[in-house]
Amino acid sequence: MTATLKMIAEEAGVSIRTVGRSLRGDNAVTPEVAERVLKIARERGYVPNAAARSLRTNSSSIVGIIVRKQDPFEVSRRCIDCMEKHLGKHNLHPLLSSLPENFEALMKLLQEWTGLVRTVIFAEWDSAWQAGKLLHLPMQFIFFDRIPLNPESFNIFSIDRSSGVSAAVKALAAAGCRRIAQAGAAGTSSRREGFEKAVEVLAPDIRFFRLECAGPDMADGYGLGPEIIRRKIDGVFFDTDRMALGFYRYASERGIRIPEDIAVAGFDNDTACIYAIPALSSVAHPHEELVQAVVRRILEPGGMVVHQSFRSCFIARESIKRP
Amino acid sequence: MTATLKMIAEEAGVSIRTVGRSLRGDNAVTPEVAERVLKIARERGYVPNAAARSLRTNSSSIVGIIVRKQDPFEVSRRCIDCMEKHLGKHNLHPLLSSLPENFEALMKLLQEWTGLVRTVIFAEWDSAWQAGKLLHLPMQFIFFDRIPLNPESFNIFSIDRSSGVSAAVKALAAAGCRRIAQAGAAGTSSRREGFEKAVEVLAPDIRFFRLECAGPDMADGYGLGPEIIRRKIDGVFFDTDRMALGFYRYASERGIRIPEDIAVAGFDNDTACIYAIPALSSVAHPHEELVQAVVRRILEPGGMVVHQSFRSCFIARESIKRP
DNA sequence: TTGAAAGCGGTACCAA
DNA sequence: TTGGTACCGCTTTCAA
Repeated sequence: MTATLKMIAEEAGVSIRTVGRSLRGDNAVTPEVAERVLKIARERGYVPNAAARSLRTNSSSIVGIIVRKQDPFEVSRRCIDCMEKHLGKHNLHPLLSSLPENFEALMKLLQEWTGLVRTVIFAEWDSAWQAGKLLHLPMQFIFFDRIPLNPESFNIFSIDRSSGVSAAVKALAAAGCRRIAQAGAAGTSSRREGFEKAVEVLAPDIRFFRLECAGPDMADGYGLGPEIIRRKIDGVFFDTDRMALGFYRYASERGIRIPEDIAVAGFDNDTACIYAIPALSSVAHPHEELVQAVVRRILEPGGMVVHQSFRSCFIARESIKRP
Repeated sequence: MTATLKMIAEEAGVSIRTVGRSLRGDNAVTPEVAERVLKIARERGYVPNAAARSLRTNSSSIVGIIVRKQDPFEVSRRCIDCMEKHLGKHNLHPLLSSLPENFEALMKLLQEWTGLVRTVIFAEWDSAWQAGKLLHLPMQFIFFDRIPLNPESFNIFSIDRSSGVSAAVKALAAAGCRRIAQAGAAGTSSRREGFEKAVEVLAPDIRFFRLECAGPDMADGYGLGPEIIRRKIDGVFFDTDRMALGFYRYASERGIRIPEDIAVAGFDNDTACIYAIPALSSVAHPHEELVQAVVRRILEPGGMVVHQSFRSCFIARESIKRP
């Protein structure tokens, strides 16, 4: 039988109120009484019921995080780790869940959280959904590197991928590449934007290519191998590290040397970048800054809606020759 | 202002009880009344308060999972993904947190969860701690691949690492290796046990070695390179994939061919195993079976304490020649 | 078919 | 310094 304030009060022969005061060390209690109460509480193994407290105080220390379903990307998991670390510093507890199949299921999930969760962070979102319907739910919402249909109503913290991609392409050029390609699935527009931004400012004797494939995986990078060779590309930026590592395998099979024959850069800065031979240059996400800003916003939810963007950062490794 | 049953009852001019009945589709309500109530509830965006329900019904759909602090192991994160997937099937929501520094902090954390969380899964644990003190907390406890001091009081689901290691070593022998080593940090006894089990049954003309290093990381595997060469090892099992990939780098630098000169196997079946060239053979954890058993136990907590163990499984890839 | 009311376990106001 | 008590929102029993 779990101990409650009432049980302790009865056993100690005092009121509930006095028990409460004693437990929180309020000094408006006679020391002997407080001591007796504390002793009983300890013996009975009293722990306060968080549900009851949440109900009464209308507050909570739990932060829900919505992530991608069975997320295959290492980078997202690292990001969640980072989030947990920073929330923990402020005694906030993350409640993870994956984004449900449809909007109705999401609403059902959020209803399950009503009264338990103070903030919900969307680290995944379906851009077709009507986020406006969230607004009557009694919790704070934050979009984490995702943008809903009606952004003016929500706090949004996002990653500027373009800046890192731009830096990567410039590094390829600086390393002497003269036929540079960007390779990725159609629709990843922020990377494309960074690529084009770099193209504008680079020397006019460099030729640029855009290579498209079906997905973001190792097999897709591998599959682009023949086209990269055919077009005599000497520097290639892949939209994901996994694609880049897929190309590594192709290069290895054909005796193509990296970076001597072709310089390579990826995106996400997966752990595998360092394992790879040669170590893969990549663009890192600004997780720390992003998460810190989010946690600040959770602790101080008042005022206007906040929109903030954070720059990604290129990390040069062996896969690009030093200029 | 968040809608409550009371508000809806007042607006509809009926009692709280009737509102409750209407909302859950109880047919003991006059259709017109039910319709009026539902309309108001929809307009007001009513959602039930989970904290209040938990308090009243003394039940919850939230399962806490304690994981390693800033876990560097990909395999643990995959395991958590798997857990979330299976919990979700039964409308249970995982609440993740990392294992606090000390036992007092853990107790504080669990107190924060009292009344909100029905089960706590320890996917990380400090074996020196007195788990017995958990027993008076009003929740179910499950140890996930961890063993507390007083195992007789707790549900324990664990991984039999020994079987997979044994299979790996036998595969090395079958591929023609005659000087086989196990490499790892001191104290990883379950892997050692599997190694020794294989040694017992293998041909007497095979020589076995045990190589020790400081940690489980890439650098440790790399650092063992010289000793592996000096001892003329032709088949090596590393306690982690990361160590194996560290050795890959050493081999690449020295022109040592894998698997022609030395066959290699790892443990954990990280994603990097497939990226690696040649693809790294490894031992996979029995996540699915383990997690399914845990979820069954959460749904049916009654009866005696359960202890179950699940066999790990060796996956042969390019890093070991086919016999 | 409907409603009044008693809790679940804390918190906090007000009065003694 | 202490106690009585209302209340957070929901569930459920019992009576009307």
